[in-house]
Amino acid sequence: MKSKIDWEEAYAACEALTENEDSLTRDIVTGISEKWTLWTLAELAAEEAPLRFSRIMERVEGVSQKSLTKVLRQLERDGLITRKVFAEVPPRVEYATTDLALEMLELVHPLWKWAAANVAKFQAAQTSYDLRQKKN
Amino acid sequence: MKSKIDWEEAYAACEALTENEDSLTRDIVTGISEKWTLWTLAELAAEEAPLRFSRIMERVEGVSQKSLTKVLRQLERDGLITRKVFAEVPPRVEYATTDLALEMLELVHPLWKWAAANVAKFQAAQTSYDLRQKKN
DNA sequence: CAGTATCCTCCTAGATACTG
DNA sequence: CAGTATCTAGGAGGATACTG
Repeated sequence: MKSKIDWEEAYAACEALTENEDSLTRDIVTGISEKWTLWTLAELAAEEAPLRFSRIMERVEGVSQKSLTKVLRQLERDGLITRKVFAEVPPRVEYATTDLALEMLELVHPLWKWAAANVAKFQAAQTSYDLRQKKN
Repeated sequence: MKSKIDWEEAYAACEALTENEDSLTRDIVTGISEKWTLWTLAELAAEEAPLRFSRIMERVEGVSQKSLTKVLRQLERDGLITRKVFAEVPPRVEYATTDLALEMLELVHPLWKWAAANVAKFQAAQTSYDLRQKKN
């Protein structure tokens, strides 16, 4: 099998970025793998309506307040979600995805589906690898 | 803008996985963001031929021996690269991408291109966010 | 309700030195 | 050449307690 990607073009595109832009690009891509980021985004996108902090915490099972706060701040700073504070008592804060986030999710989704569809291959590869290591 | 993703189907697909499979799926997806993983894979895929350890180290600028070794071991275990040892002195070890890795790269590539294309938006979002924080 | 603040532990990853 | 071994600093992220 041959790579269908035009690597020359891809590398040229990378070279065209300033160091700062390159670093930011990397941060955006690698941001999807911070532990709760994708899950949080997915819940907001699936809802198709703003969600309050506590509703998100319920849906993203296992996340701590501290981690969720951090994730939401980062997503807000990256322009992937909006945060709206209502001047009420008790306070109400609503989060919602931006169009930028929906674009990104549409690109991440195929990757996730592919990984899930091929999970048996990964398990087989790992089992085979672990066996080879044991022998030696 | 409305999400084009069928979230019901997506969540159902997740539910269908065992806990182990789900965790492995996550590991594969998040693996792309470990610091040197994608770069290493890209160099091997772009070469379209096996590369020796030292050639990879030259191309992946800045990676340490230890980190590269770890990345290569993980990729090998996940079935994304092959490792071939030649019984020679001095030793020769050649690494190459598998078809599974090329499939994955074809899904990761659009995401990377999108991030690079939208880097200006992310910079603008961050600048705007940082300004808002300063005011308060 | 929606967070901060503090403490703590594990993991990542670099630097350096050594080896079959 | 292609690693392994050891030490270390820094960050991620959980638990818990407190607050406007």
